[in-house]
Amino acid sequence: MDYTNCSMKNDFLLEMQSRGYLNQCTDLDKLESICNKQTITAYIGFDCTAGSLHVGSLLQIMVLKLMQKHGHQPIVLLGGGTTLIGDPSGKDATRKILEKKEIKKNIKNIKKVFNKILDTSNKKTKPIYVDNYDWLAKLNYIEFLRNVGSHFTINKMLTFDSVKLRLEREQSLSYMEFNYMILQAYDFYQLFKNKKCILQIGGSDQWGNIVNGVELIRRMLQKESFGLTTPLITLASGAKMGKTEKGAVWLNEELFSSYDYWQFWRNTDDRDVEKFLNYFTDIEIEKIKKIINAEKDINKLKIFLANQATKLLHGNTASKRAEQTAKETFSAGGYGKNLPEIKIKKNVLDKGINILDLLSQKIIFSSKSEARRAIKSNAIKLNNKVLTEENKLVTLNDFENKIVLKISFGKKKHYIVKII
RNA sequence: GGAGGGGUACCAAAGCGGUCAAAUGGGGCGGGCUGUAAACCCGUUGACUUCGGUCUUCGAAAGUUCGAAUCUUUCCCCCUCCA
Repeated sequence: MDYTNCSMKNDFLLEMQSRGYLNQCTDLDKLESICNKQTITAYIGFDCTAGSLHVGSLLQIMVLKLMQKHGHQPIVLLGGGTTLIGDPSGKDATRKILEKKEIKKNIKNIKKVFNKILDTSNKKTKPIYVDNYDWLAKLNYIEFLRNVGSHFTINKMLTFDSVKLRLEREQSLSYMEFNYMILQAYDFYQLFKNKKCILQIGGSDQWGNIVNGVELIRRMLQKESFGLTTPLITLASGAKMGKTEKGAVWLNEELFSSYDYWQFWRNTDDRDVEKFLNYFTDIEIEKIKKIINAEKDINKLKIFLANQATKLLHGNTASKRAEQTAKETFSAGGYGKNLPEIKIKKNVLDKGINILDLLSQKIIFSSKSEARRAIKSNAIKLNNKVLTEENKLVTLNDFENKIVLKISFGKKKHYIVKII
């Protein structure tokens, strides 16, 4: 379904559409007429497999933020229960099964990000957090099979992509995972019943799971609910979004620094800049258009994007600091204080430390071989000078003014050696 | 339960007694070109090294052999077909 050209009268849905958040909806017209009359409650579920969400989930969070802007109530469902099972959607193999304790910790960390991006001050729209462990863990198997399981046919379940693709690829799918979609459907039922939540939103890979929830609600309560998906973000390069030279782009600062986050956006492909401004900033669409028309230097736009996106997650100060660090490091060839640090003890430095030992402290390289390879291919610079000597002994004399030593790996990765 | 096929590095996939740290492709990383972009070209991609080498790796363990990813045995896992 393509909604790019339909005429929308509701502000919320109109902005959803013009920002490109809209992919599929179970009944857009009806949803629109409801939104015109009242504010609604909608939920998005998040997986808690990792200690942080990554940018792949950012679009969903932006949708929740947009709901708030238009006065709607977002529910953030943290899947403490379903994470124990593992969503088979889009995966070829069973995920590693986490322990409850670990999931609990993950939830705590993931929540932090929502509290940063979403508006928590407005009483009417501040996010409601729910954990499906609270109701899923209490289920009685027999009762559940009778009340809920009876509404699903295996025939139909087998046709959903999450199941079908696994089977087609001849990858095994455990009975446990097979049940995932039922549990997610039941989540929606619970929220519909107890929180008046009439809409579930998710990524396009969640369509099947969402539709199941809508159907379950219809069958069990004879009530109408809605499902809506956001599009899969495709990069101009065809790659999956969210990969950098430093690995996944996590939203939690402990895992991915605000400086790296800023760099991630700064390095956006030319062709994706406008799309990302629409997706990942809260600037009014019209204003974005104006800015793009006025600014012909694509690199300035990328800096703008990086500032906005970083501000949204890490705050204005962090964003400014990252920009400043980038400027000092790249434009001026100097260094910024926000660069990652490699700590070294003063007395070690007095004796001198072999460059390989300095480089292979897990921060830059995890082995001496890697460090050696990098030196061999002229990839290491000390204070902007290419390092050719593999066994160089680093002492205080290598520090500029005996204070600063910047180590660069490649063009983009810079580190500051800090004496402690 | 029966018959057959298979498990090789980040992924896919060759190798089927020595020349194998393991072809090839993808991905990753680096260099060149540039704009911290894309495209393209080149290099690199187990660890340690005094750069001579050394050590660990081909599902797991044991064995045959001067020598095993390659042969044998047992075990574990996956797939297909039959019941």
